[in-house]
Amino acid sequence: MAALEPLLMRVGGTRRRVRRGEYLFHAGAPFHALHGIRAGSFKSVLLTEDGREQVTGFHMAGEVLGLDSVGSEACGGDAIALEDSEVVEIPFEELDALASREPALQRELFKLLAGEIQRERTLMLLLGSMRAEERLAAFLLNLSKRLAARGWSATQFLLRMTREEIGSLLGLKLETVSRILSRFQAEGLIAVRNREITILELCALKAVIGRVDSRREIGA
Amino acid sequence: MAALEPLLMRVGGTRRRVRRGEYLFHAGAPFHALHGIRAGSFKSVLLTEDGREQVTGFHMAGEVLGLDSVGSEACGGDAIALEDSEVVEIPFEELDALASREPALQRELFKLLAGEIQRERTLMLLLGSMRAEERLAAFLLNLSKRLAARGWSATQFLLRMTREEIGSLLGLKLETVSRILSRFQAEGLIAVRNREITILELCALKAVIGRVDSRREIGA
DNA sequence: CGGCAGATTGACCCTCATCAATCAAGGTGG
DNA sequence: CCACCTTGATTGATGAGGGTCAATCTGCCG
Repeated sequence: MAALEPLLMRVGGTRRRVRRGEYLFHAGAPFHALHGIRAGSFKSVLLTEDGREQVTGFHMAGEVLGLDSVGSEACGGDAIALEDSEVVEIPFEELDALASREPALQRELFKLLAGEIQRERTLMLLLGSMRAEERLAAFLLNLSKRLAARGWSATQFLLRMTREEIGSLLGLKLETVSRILSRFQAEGLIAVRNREITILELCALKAVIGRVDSRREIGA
Repeated sequence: MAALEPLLMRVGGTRRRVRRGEYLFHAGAPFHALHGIRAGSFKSVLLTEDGREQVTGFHMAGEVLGLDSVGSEACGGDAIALEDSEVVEIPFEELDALASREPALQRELFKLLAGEIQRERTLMLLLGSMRAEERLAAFLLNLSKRLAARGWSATQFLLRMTREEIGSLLGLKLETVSRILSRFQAEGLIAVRNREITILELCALKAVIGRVDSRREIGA
């Protein structure tokens, strides 16, 4: 989520290329740097002792990865490239030291962390209180907004992740994701062709969040 | 979650009493302080523009409230006392300034924030991938662990919140919470009497997390 | 061309939400 | 002190939403 702010760039050092499917870092690896995404996209994955695995977020160019590990010794989860990507490593030691001398940077770091908390909180709310349809709508709208904020089209874009990964993030099975995308298409809200999404009725899509049931309403 | 660390106490100033049902702070109110809980307990509540409401956490003596608002202008949610309680206000302005001069404090603040992210992440995993039974088990075990960490009994305690509030946190309806507590009792895992919980079979309760189905297994 | 990962769609069934009745506990006022 | 009311909890009946299993389809890459 968090944007790659100018202040952070001051510290930003070495670049690194990561190819589709490769790990940027592993859970448990020593934490030593934040990563600003210059190009491409990633997923964050968490896995529990009992073998459960869950996607905790998707991240695109302009966002910062690794915030959840600040203050820890080790990385809290895996980060995996969804396509060929490039990042800048921002050594946390440096950043930490610089932040001590530079209140503005310190405040910015707090803001980034708070943003991360905010992001997870939104997801909690989604997982705790929304139905499948609403989750998908919220997901698409969120993607749309973030892409637009980086200068891309808000209404037409490519999903960099599989239906299964989307499902994992949203607490749904891949079949459910697929079905609901089809339903949205049948309702004329979006057009789906493989991973290409076109939002046709933005307002109607927003209205999905909160509606009780799509089919037995007044209509038809 | 986060413990009330010694360093924070240096800054801690004025005390404040909050009675059961009263707000410690409101969503949207200007954020100016963290709150260390000295006695009692609270719930954090979030409500969305479309009127949804969700409990995002329960907090007990020794934990810090308001971390999610660090770096923001305004409080991100409501905090409401579950019983008569007492807190110490830790003015964030002071804390922030002091952190600049004191690397150890800065690092501690980062740790607290990271802990908050960790806490929410655990909840995300729970909401995204666990069934109702597992959620309840995880909830009880989490409470047990936190109480034990503060010197209370790990096996016998009082729930300070209603079934509905538990359900809200776990993404379940209050009836489901009630039913599953009854089921746990019938299975001999716990004893329930109103809000008093006694954990009878800790290992078995842990084993609930991960088991596929309780009733149509081999047995009977 | 074949093989494979990912996506779609259908049929069935389980978990949990919903609606509703009953019960227990606690507080209040007479 | 007891009757009354309110709030919270328990339990049952029923059904919908979404999970599971499985077949088929599509696009892509070797």
